Amino acid sequence: MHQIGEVAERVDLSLRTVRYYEEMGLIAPEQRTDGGFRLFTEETIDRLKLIKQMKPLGFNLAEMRELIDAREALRTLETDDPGRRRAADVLAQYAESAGVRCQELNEQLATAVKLVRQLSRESRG
Amino acid sequence: MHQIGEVAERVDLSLRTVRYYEEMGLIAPEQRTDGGFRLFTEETIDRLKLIKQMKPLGFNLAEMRELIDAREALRTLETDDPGRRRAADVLAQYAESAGVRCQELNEQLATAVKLVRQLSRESRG
DNA sequence: TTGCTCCTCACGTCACGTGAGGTGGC
DNA sequence: TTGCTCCTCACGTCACGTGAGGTGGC
Repeated sequence: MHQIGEVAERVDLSLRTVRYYEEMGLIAPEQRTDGGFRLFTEETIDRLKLIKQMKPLGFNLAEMRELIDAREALRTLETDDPGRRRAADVLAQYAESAGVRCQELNEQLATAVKLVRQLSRESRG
Repeated sequence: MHQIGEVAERVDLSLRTVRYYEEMGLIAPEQRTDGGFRLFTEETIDRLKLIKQMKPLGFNLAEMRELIDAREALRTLETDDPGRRRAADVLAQYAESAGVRCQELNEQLATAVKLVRQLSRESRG
């Protein structure tokens, strides 16, 4: 069980961001100390890493939550649970959408690289 | 001379965004009609394209303005103007900083691509 | 007991989105 | 004259940043 400071440092996010993600329902502390300190499990770290890695793709936090929930459902629900099917569909949709965004971002990056080279040339006269 | 709607459509930005960039000093209409309609030159289009292409690199609008101003100064000031030297330095700084951000974004994108493939696999069981 | 870590408000910020109500131009 | 385009407020939103004032835990 990890306090918020340790969690934030390990995933390189601010305390505020971790609390905000909790407020938005993306993560939740497993429990609290008597004094009210949040205690997170290793799974929270995994979630936060996922969120951080997906961030450049431009999903909002509600979408992130849906994605994470679907993944979680797929991992925890029994094979015969009908919810698994829906979770798999949702996850597949997000994977596809994310793939498209990867391509778009890749193109934008290529454009930016060219532009930056141009600016560099201009600065040298 | 182009009205805001034409400008916005050509660079694929909202009217609000174009007006906001004007408010922040990134662009300015060459003149207004008697009725108050903004009239922009082709140069505004160039600036907006530059801003849009740099956006994925995460500079804020104040930085964008400084970059654009430096580029403009380099283009318009005479060779013997001492301001040219400073403008060239500023532009070089931004070009370098932008280059670093391109690399970082490239790495983040590679990580995201792997993650998306993983999610896609998970969704197919 | 002393720091360092954490807590909850709650207001601020950045880059816009979104009407509300009104006027301009082919 | 009729649409379509534009105008200026001005409040709303998203994802946090940043104190203010107070308490917890080794």
